[in-house]
Amino acid sequence: MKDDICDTTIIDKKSVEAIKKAMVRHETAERLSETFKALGDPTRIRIIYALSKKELCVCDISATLGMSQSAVSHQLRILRNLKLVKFKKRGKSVYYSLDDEHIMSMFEKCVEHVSEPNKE
Amino acid sequence: MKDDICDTTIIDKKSVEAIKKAMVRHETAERLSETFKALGDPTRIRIIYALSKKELCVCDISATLGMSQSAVSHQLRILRNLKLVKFKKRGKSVYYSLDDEHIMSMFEKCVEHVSEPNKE
DNA sequence: ATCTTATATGAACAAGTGTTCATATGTTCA
DNA sequence: TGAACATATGAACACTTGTTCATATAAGAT
Repeated sequence: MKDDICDTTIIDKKSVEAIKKAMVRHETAERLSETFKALGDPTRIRIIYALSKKELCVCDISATLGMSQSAVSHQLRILRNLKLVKFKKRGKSVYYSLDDEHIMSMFEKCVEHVSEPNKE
Repeated sequence: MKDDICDTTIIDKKSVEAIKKAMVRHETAERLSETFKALGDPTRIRIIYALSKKELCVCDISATLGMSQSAVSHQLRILRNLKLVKFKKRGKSVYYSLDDEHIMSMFEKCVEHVSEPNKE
């Protein structure tokens, strides 16, 4: 009944044991959640969306979103750290683009999910 | 140069105007980011993963994760609100399962992304 | 009815987040 | 070299988030 730290009642012991064994590692869950978290902000969603249309420099992203260069730059760092966007320098400017095709796939799946007819 | 609230320099005016017009609505960005945010926590990732294996009641989720029933219940509410999980009552228990196939697609795309060989 | 079990929820608090402001870094051009 | 420009970053602050604890709700069992 209490073969772990937690003293919760277990109803389907067999399933619990099986799933516990197959469970995703804490470290992996952390890594995945960080990536989702990076997409979990409206400003960053709008940046991702803009970059899905075209590679853009920081000041043009700012102009597109109508936000300060500083705010955008801070957000770009987060996206950069999670490898959601990549960048290359060209003169004084830094051009950002989406890192790989998984990002847009996730984005599209999410759009499909929130567009489900039975969702309010 | 300043045809909006923001006084940022614009380098590629044509692209900025075009993308601004095509830009995702604030409301939509908010909705999408909320869904991603719901997946942006290791505990909720582990709940989603467990439920991808099998429909489970709350106490079995608690036991599987080794977390308190209260903590799990609070997290389930968030997943419920975003329609990421659905539930049905059976006796005293409430059984949770994934709401639709988009969730696992997003999950899998995310796994692919973080597993890219060029990511550290 | 009363007791136990399963789940949900409100309050509280530490920890984390996103923006602004000021400033630093780095590049181009005169 | 120095001025102007494009971007990055540190500090600060209001706001949000995830857990714990205590308790409420609700269903089955005695």
